[in-house]
Amino acid sequence: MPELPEVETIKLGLEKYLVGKKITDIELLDNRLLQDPELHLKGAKVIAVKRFGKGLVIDLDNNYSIAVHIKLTGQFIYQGNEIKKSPPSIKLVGTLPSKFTRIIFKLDKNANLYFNDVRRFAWVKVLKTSEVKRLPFFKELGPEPFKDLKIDYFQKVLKKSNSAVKSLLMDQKKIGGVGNIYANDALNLACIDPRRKASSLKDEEVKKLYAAVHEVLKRGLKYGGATEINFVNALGQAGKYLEHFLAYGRGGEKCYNCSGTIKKIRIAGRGTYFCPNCQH
DNA sequence: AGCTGTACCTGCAGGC
DNA sequence: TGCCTGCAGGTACAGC
Repeated sequence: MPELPEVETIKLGLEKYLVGKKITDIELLDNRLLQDPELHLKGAKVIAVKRFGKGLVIDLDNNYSIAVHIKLTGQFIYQGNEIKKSPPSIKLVGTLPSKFTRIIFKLDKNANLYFNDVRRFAWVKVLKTSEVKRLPFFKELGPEPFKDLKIDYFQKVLKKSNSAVKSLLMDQKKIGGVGNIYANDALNLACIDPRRKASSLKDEEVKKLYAAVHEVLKRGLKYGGATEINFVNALGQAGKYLEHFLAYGRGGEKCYNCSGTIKKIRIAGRGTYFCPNCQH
């Protein structure tokens, strides 16, 4: 699912191709996404692309921003004259616009930015740049790995929590950016049972988990994200982390830590994969 | 206050 | 073949 590494991968692509481009027109194919599609967008130039947790923010030169949460199936796909050698994956994207294209941002220099979303969970909001941080999602977002998630805070938040350690890792208000895939993999790497109460972890385990969270996210970034369901980068290409999952989606397969077999259970309604042999 | 369960949405896999 | 059911999951929200 799109988590920190996937959204960061999209952000890097958008930053590369969008910054300096002007939005010349908007084609809204799903009226639910924007009220007045041209307002504040037409004629504005992109000056920066940012990521906060799993959220994306495209800053414009008129003090307005486009804030986006792609949720499960949102995709940003850029097509422009400078892209010749990297065609989008037809299997994952289809011809553009596809039946799942919800917004087409027409840009200068004959470029187009397609926003696709199969399940229509994503949201797109146009608002003043200064107001972005006031959106509930951004306002309540917890510290994120590689930025301001410090070990002492991590320890404190685990100690205070009454829920399963896996649920806590995925709680965006506590920690920003970790979702189901990386929570499963981090716990496997740290040899911790996902059902454990977060507050029951010993100091040594907390440190191990903290390091494991960073390690699996680092791998996700290195492989350009995972392509479960339909994550693609800004050029419509698949990521490769799914070939490197430690536990996620590997039910019935061998654990990489030990001779055990990965088992699938449910925690708080979510598919959870772990090795009962080495994760305690 | 903080947690859990469910809704949102749609394609797809599996069963019959 | 085709219908039906259940499953996938990030967040928002109702309810405990």
